[in-house]
Amino acid sequence: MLNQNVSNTVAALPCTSCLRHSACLGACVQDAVGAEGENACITTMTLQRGQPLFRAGDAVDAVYIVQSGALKSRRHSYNGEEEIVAFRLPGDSVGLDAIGNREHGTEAVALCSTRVCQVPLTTLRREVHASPAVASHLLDDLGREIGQLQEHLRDERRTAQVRIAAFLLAQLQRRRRLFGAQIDRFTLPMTRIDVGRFLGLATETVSRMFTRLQTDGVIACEGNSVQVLDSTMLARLADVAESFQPLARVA
Amino acid sequence: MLNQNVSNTVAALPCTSCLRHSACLGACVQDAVGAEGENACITTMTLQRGQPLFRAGDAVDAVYIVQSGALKSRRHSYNGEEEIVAFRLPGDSVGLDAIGNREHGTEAVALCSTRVCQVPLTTLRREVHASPAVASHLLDDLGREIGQLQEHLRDERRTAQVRIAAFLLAQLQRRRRLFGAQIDRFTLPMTRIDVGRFLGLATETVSRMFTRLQTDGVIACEGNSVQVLDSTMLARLADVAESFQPLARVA
DNA sequence: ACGGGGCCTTGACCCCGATCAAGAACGGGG
DNA sequence: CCCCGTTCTTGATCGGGGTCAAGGCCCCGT
Repeated sequence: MLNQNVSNTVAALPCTSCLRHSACLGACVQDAVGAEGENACITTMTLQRGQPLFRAGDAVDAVYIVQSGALKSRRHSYNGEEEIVAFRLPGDSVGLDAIGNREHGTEAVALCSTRVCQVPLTTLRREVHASPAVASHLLDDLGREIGQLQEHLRDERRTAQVRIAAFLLAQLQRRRRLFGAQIDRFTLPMTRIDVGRFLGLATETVSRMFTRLQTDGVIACEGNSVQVLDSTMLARLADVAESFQPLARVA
Repeated sequence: MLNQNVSNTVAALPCTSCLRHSACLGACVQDAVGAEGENACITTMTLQRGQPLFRAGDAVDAVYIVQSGALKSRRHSYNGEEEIVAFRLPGDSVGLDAIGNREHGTEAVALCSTRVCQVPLTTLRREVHASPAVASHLLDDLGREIGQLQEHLRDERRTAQVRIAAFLLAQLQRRRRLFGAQIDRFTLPMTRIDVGRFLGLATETVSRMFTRLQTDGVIACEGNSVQVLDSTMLARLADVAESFQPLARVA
């Protein structure tokens, strides 16, 4: 039961040496501030599994970018259950959804050992005016956030199997974008419980769908390690909808 | 079957005389551009019921603000069904969800005779740099958009009755903010079909929930005109969840 | 090695809401 | 005025997935 609010601030590597430099809002801000040899505005922090980056109700004073690891953005539903709004993987911005608010409405929690870069909001605000590149990058990230939510909303109306398939496919594609073209094996940083709370499914249903995909030979998994055996089939299950051949394929 | 793409451009009233001046992104931009006596940058348009403001795939070249009437922002789900992402009422921005993209991912269609103000994107982009007020207002609107989507996502996991109750309550509160404190009667600009496609429910279910709320004495309605008889009860139904006493109240 | 607490899986049951079907009410156009 | 398409309502049926229950697994701390 990790619950400490502490987070270790460590020396930041210069943004220019970061692998994700070109797609990172923070690096963009850093460039705008000016190359003073090192990171004038960006702090790096490491979180342990279960450790919050910020909590609901905290003042909004910074935006974060995931460098490695993973987080979940969550809130509490009316009946007190955890409800996961998004998973944040390397390159993602965290905390943007609170822009325009004074307090965070969601909280971000590390799913595993995770390193994030922190960009102070004052700096971001200032550079939005000073630099068209920063403004454009910020709008892009906000647009992506909105797009993700709309996509998520669309998912909510599909069957459990389709949702799981789409989820796994998205994870796969994400890894490919991050690590290379033809990865077919990856580790899910989140539990089945988390997946359920993200997709709006009971844990048992998530589990059942995983087993079904395995018996159908679409994936193989061992714990949180997933291998996609038949990505074509996975894509078909995720997209076509209305292809409810539960287990038996039509002969 | 209205399907014309034409929209009538009419002379704009000066923003300063608009009732929603203070809360309007467009007015904010107009103020920043400078009071040249009239609206240098803002165009007003009137749409008829069924007429699109823009279509999915259209180039993103402006943001709109609803002056009167109502629209729906929609997209197509994978199986081709209409899926409603948001309803836009007076004061709402339309098209912001495409910021950061080159093409609209959703399309906006008028639900009734509707007047909107158009703010060209080039102007908006320029003023974001020039004016802190505009930048701040834009971020606020984007934050609101994100907040709405997150809220919508939360709704999707509740029972039909709760969703309908929450929807009606939101509509009521919205009218009160627009028109005055103690309104209890309003007209829904959208059909039951639209409500269903917004909430992810079958039309029949929407209809049944409306009847249930009526027989329970929570609302009275006649066509699209809704009167809230017991707003306390409505709020209770919308919030508390887990209060599934389908029809029979516990004695 | 042992105990305990998460996490995962599988089975059985049942309820909410989708779907199918049919009719009523409404509204606009000829 | 009637006709016809759309919307709304109500009933009947069925199945996807939530819920409850039980057991196995894994990891961690002692």
